[in-house]
Amino acid sequence: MTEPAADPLASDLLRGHTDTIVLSVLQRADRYGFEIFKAIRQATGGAHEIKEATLYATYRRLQKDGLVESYWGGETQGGRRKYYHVTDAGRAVFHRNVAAWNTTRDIIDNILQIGK
Amino acid sequence: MTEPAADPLASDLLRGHTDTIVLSVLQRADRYGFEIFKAIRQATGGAHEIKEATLYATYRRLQKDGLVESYWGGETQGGRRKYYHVTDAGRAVFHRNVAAWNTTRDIIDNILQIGK
DNA sequence: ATCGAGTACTGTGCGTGATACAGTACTGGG
DNA sequence: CCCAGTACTGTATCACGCACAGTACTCGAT
Repeated sequence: MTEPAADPLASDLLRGHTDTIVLSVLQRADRYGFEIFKAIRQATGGAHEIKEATLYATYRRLQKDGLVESYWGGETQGGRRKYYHVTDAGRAVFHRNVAAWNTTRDIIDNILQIGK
Repeated sequence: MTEPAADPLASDLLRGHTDTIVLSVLQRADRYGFEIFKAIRQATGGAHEIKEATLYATYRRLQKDGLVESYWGGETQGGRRKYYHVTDAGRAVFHRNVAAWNTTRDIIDNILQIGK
């Protein structure tokens, strides 16, 4: 790539949303770690990546909290792939987090309008 | 109030937005610290507070970075009041942060839609 | 054949921001 | 007279995201 392109998505703005984002990606189907990484990178139009280190730490945390389960899957190329599957608890947390996000978004939108 | 009411606005969701929120509140007029605190608490409908300690730390950071200036004002009741005033640099950062927020919000909204 | 780039995962250590907790000082109402 | 509210300050802690580093495999180009 030619440019890092003045990343508008600062790390701290992502903070706290990473779990929800990962759970969201896993909602439709099981996916392996690197796939989730690529899916998120693509969803931002390549404008931003959540760093691998961040994501793999997130997977560990989600698993520790029982929100996802993992299993080794058939590797076609490259390294072995560890797949993640959302548990019922994970689904519940996801829905709660989405609700929290909606609330937060509206509140911030509302406050920022004051300064206009 | 009777209830802490299962705070849906977790600290980490606010993370990184505090500076912008404070700058926003200061956009219209100079305000003193505790006033900003109350303004934010009210803007969230009392559902959430950004903690005093967090805000005062934010004021210090903003001042250190030259985004706000402070001066002691006439105290009518309670303790002395330190007023904050946005600098031109602060205004510039505020506008950039609002733009960043809009981008971030849309990206997160977009990703979370995947899991629907 | 071998070298680098891409795929795929793991681990350590650091910086930053939000908070808990604690403390100072003044004022007005019960 | 004391407590609650107003108003500000400081210290220590914790979690998250990231930089950086490393392992291991595969495929295409040289």
